Amino acid sequence: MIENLLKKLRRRDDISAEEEQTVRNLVSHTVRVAADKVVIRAGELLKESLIVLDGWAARAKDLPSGQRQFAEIHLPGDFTDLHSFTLKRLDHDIVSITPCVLAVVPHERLKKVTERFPHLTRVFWFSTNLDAAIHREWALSLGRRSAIARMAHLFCELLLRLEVIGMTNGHSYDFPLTQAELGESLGLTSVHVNRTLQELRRMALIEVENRRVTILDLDALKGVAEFDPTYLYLEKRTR
Amino acid sequence: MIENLLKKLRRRDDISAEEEQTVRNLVSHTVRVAADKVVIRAGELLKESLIVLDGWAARAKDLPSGQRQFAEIHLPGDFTDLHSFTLKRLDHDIVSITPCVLAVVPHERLKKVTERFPHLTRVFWFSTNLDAAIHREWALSLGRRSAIARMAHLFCELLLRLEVIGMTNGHSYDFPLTQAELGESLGLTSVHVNRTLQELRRMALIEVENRRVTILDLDALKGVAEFDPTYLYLEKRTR
DNA sequence: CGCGGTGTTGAGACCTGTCAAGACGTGTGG
DNA sequence: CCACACGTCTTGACAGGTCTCAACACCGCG
Repeated sequence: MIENLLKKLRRRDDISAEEEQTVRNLVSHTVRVAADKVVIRAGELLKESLIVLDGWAARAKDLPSGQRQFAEIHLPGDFTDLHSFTLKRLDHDIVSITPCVLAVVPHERLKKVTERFPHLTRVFWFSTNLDAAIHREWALSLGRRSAIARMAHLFCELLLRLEVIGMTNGHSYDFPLTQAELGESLGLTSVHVNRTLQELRRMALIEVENRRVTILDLDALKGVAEFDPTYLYLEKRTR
Repeated sequence: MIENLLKKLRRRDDISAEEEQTVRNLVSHTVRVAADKVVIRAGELLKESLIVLDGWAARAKDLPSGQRQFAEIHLPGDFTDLHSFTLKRLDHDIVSITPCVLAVVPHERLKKVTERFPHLTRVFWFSTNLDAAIHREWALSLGRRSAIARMAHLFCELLLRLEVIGMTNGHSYDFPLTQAELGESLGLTSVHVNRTLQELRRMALIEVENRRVTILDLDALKGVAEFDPTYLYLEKRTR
């Protein structure tokens, strides 16, 4: 299951056999959580980071007034909170969207990586910088894209990220979010998500049924989204 | 002027004398740029990172349609693109808001830091994670806060960040952004920025004149913004 | 069989954008 | 020293995208 993390890293850089073993040895144990749980609460002092082995999760920020905004959706192979290694506590919750299997990585072991494996350190550092790039792209969406463009953009992003870990079938993939959760990702109400989704269907760009998305016209969807994949840093390069 | 970077780092962790010297030796030279210039263009292959020694800059993302969104505002002491060390190219422009003096840090020297100074590496890693936390908070603003709350939030954020480097005078600070640039930060048009600014003035929360902001009622401003400073990670903690 | 979560639809309100025009102010060249 | 030009700020009228509130349909599951 940690394979997905390795796929993600190897897509961007070379990982030696020794580094791979180091990555595997990071995990102290795994845990399971049900869907719709707060896995990590904002503000808690943390001594370990988590890797999604199976399931979908998200970084969720709450306003006292009750509004909630996702900052990133996590797929298998993602660290949900590698950044907690240096931050020590999070400014957001980690929530499970589906039931999840998570690998637990003690910060003590990450510290050893920074002391002994400079290249692997840079690879992990890159990984948190990739999260930040996704945050920026979402900020651009939230600030400047229309509802329909935002939604189209998210479907494009997820297609590419799921392709990296082999979880797509052509232009189709499982999509477990409710419309309310989609709204929390896109800064929209669930009512407007519903209408926007219908609009994308009416335009024959996507199909959604049974918690599965099929992109019918990827080029057109990218056009609506003004999608440019460079923020996902999908090319391999020595870090 | 690199002092501001050290202030920022020391606010969050202890920096030894040796590390301080290492930080100082990172800088190969300095450059000056005029206001309103693209300092780094998205997509360029980069071999060095920049530190703002003097002036204000921003991370700006553009849409093909011409819309622009800032993802973060950079103050003296900020790395504008420490993340380019691992990303190698940026998904956004770095633009100068005012005339700037910038310190150039070759990536080769940062690589040596990762090989020889694990704690300083973690401090720098933290710094990029702090940028990501700011991106997340901005995403929350853009997704869920009203125009007036967003604006109030930005003024609160800048007050705290400027306090770290000693660039405030009470609750007052120089604020060089035009209303159009403020709109690019907040995901608003300049017209609506103008009206929102008037509303904050009418509520007697802030005063703006001569490119200087004075916060008249910080508690009320924080209330409007639903401001919670924990995302700025202002407490000192060993990383 | 009923229930809670999810999805759908409608009507109306409101926040923010668009377009357009003019005021202000500051630096520059004649 | 004046005139002008340009960027910036301000204002008004109107459009439109998204939200709110409410009701109802659907459906899987206990």
